[in-house]
Amino acid sequence: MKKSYHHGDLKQTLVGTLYELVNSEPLEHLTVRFLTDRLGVSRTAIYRHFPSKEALFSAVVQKAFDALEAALAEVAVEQDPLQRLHGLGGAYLDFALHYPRHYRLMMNDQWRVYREHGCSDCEDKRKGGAFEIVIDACRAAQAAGALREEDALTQATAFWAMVHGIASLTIDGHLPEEEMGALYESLFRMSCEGMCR
Amino acid sequence: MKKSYHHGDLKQTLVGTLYELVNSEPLEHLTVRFLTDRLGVSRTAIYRHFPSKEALFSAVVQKAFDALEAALAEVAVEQDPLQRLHGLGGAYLDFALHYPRHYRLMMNDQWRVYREHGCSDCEDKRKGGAFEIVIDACRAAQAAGALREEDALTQATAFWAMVHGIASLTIDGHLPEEEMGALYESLFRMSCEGMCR
DNA sequence: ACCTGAACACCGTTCAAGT
DNA sequence: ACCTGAACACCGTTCAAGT
Repeated sequence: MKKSYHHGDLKQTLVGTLYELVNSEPLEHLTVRFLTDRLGVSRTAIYRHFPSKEALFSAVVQKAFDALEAALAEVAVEQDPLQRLHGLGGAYLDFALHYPRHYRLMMNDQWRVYREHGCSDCEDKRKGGAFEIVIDACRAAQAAGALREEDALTQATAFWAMVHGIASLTIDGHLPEEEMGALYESLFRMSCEGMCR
Repeated sequence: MKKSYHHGDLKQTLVGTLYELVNSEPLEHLTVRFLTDRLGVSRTAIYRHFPSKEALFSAVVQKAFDALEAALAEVAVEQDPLQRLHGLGGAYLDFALHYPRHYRLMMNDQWRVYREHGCSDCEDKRKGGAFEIVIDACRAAQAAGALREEDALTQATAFWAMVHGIASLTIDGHLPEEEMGALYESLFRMSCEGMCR
C-alpha cells in the first residue's frame, strides 16, 4: 500500500474519519484544515466531493441517524411490547449519552435543508426508519392490550418527545447525568400510569 | 444628546442590542464586527466589558432566562392547579416558538461553564426561578388532590422534559410547527391519564 | 477609565494550474 | 477525473497607543 496521488475513496474516507473525530474532538476543532491535515490531503480536497463543509457534515449526520436506527433495531426484537418500548427508550438514551456530539449534530436545525432535500416529503423526521420502529412497538402494544387504543403516531411522538427531552437536557448540562437512568424509569412509569388522580 | 467618546453604558447596550439582534439575525451573522459596527464603536470595544464574545453571549442567555421566567410568572397566577400547570407548559412553548434562537442559545451546552460559575451549587438548572414556579404548581396540584402524591421535583422534571422535548424537536424542524399545539394537548392529557391500560 | 487601529493567527472557499 | 497552492474575504482577539 503506497501513498498515491489519487486517494481512491476519499469521499467515504472523509465522512468516516469525520464521524470518528466527532467522538473525540469538540465541534469547534473540526475545521476543514484539521480534517484534511489528518488525512494528508490538501485543504481544498473536500470540494471535489462536497459542495461545502456543511454538506460534508450533513453526510456525517446521516451516518449517525443510521447508527441510531441500528441501535434501536437491535433491541426491537424484544417480544413483550411494553418491555420493547421501554428498551427502545433506553437504547435511545444510551446512544445520546455515549455519542452526545453526534446526537447534538443530528438534532441541529442547521441540516434542515439537507433533511428536506434528502427525502421527497418529509417536513418532519418521523418518516425515518428509526421512528417507524417506535410506531410499530406502539401498535404491537395496543394489539396486546398494554397500551390504550389511540393514534399510534401520536403515542410514538409523545414517547419520542419525552425521551428526547431527557436526553437533550442531560447532555447539555441542565440535568445531572447520573440521574438520567432513574429519571427515565420515573417518566416511563408516570406516562404509563398517569400523573393525575 | 451627542455622540461622545465615552459611550456611557456600553456594557448594557451591548447586551441589550445583541439580545434584540438574536431575534432578527441568524446566529452566524452575529459577529463581533456586526454588533460593534451597528453600535458605532470599535471592533475591540467589547473587551473592556467582557473577557470574550462567549461571555457577552452568556449575558444575553441570562437575560433570556429572565424573560422566560417572567413569562411563566405571568401565567402562574391561575388558581386551578392543573390549569396552572397546563398554562405554564403553554407559555413555555410560546416562548420557544416566538424566540427560537434565544431558546436554542439558552439550552446550548456552550454556556455550561457560565451557568456553573454563575451560581454556587447548580449542577443542574432546576435551581433557577423558572423551575421553582413549576415545582410550586405541582405541589399545589398535589395539595388540591389533582396530582398523585409523588416527589414534586420528579414530577416537575418530567413535565419540563416533555415540554422541552416538544419545543426542541419543533423549532429544530423535526416536527411540523403547526401541529405543536395539538401535540401539547395530546401529551398533557396522556401524561395525566396515563397511556397504559 | 475607556476606546481605537493596526496586527496576528485563524477560518471556509475560489480558481487557475498541475498530474 | 482528481488534487494542489496561492489567494481572498472573513473571523475573534491582542496590544501599544491615543483621549
